[in-house]
Amino acid sequence: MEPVRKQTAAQTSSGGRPRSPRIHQAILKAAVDLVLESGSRAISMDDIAARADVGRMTIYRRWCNKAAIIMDAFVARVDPGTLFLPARSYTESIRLQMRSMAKAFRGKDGALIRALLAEAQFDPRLAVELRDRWTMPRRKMAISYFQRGIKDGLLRSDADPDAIIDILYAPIYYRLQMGTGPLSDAYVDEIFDHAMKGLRKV
Amino acid sequence: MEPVRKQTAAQTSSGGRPRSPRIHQAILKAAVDLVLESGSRAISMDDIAARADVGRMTIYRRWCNKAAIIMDAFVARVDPGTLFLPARSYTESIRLQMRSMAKAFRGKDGALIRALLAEAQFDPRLAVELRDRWTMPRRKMAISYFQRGIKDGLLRSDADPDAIIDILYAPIYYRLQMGTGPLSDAYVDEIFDHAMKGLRKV
DNA sequence: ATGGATACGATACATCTCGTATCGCACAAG
DNA sequence: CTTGTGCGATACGAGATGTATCGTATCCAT
Repeated sequence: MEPVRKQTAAQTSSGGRPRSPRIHQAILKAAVDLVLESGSRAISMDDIAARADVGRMTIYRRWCNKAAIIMDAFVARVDPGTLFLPARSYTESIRLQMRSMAKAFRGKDGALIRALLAEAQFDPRLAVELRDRWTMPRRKMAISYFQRGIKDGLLRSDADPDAIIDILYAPIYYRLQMGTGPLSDAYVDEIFDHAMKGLRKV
Repeated sequence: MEPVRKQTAAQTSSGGRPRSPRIHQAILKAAVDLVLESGSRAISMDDIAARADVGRMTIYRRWCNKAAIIMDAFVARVDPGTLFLPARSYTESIRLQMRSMAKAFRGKDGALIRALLAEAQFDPRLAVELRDRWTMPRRKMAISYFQRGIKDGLLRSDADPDAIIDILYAPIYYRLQMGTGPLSDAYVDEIFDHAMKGLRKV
């Protein structure tokens, strides 16, 4: 299986003209702008090349398809910093993290992740990339955070961190894709509160 | 905005040769078979026409694109019967319904709904169709079921039926698309139990 | 039965997109 | 200055899309 992102030949071997980082950024910016304007399906490699004022071959030298460009652009946007910031309490920190993700999904990141998720359903290589570069890093951080909460007696001891993640975060993805309602803070709070308290009447 | 499914001209006006229902079914079957074999992106209208042993124009006369065919085929597959079957208890009936959906998603329906969900991210008309013909009918049934549970004091009175749906069912869609693990009955039970009991230690 | 209207299969066609190849020039390292 | 690669431009073939058209088939109304 060939890689989605192509090797920088000039960096691996010795001589030759190096690839321009300026062009790299121009392509990523052009791709993001066009996706937000017209949607990822409506645009072609030609469109991106024209907007970036770059030859089409220059793009194909670096990425194998549209989705790979969007993936790189998306990952470059996300803050690689801490996932859970300190708050009033352990659980409040979770709520704030959920709100922060919902806020990102309401903006440009939402349009990009929607395109990537959809495209990943058709392209197994992209699906792997999305898992490795977006989904799993965040799940790993969340798992360790939830494990601490279980250990400290703040979350139920019989809860599986993976299930906790899915219950809390899957609704955000669901609403992003289905559009059954706004991805508001009020919605996030509703999901968070009900998931914490439980749905069954005690 | 033009319709995704095209009007049966022979049925609206008077005379003329009627469209063959046999051909209709042949096209739907060919589309489903090919999607399951190769994936919806890999196949073309030509492929479907060839498999159904039908002229390409005959397909375009009825549907405007691939996704519209898959949509009709998918909706024709789903049982329009009752959503929640009686079980040992009110809440057990919810669990069984979740399991039944997960089972469907493990099979052919899973591949079809994945393709439709992905395609709907690019085609607003298809997104509306998917909402109207799949998502909303089931949400409406679930809402009325959950409202009864709230009224009967089996579910928390402060819970919003929409939020309940998302907490219980979004994880199933999430795992279907992300592939973070198997869509097993054990997983469904885990989501169901934790969502019912709540995540916070009491 | 007969004529009108439409479905159907087949074919052709223009258009678009993709991915590759190639040419000439630009640019950095040795 | 030579070598090796990046870069823009152009051409090319393959494949898909959506439309158009032709001759035949089939149903309905008269």
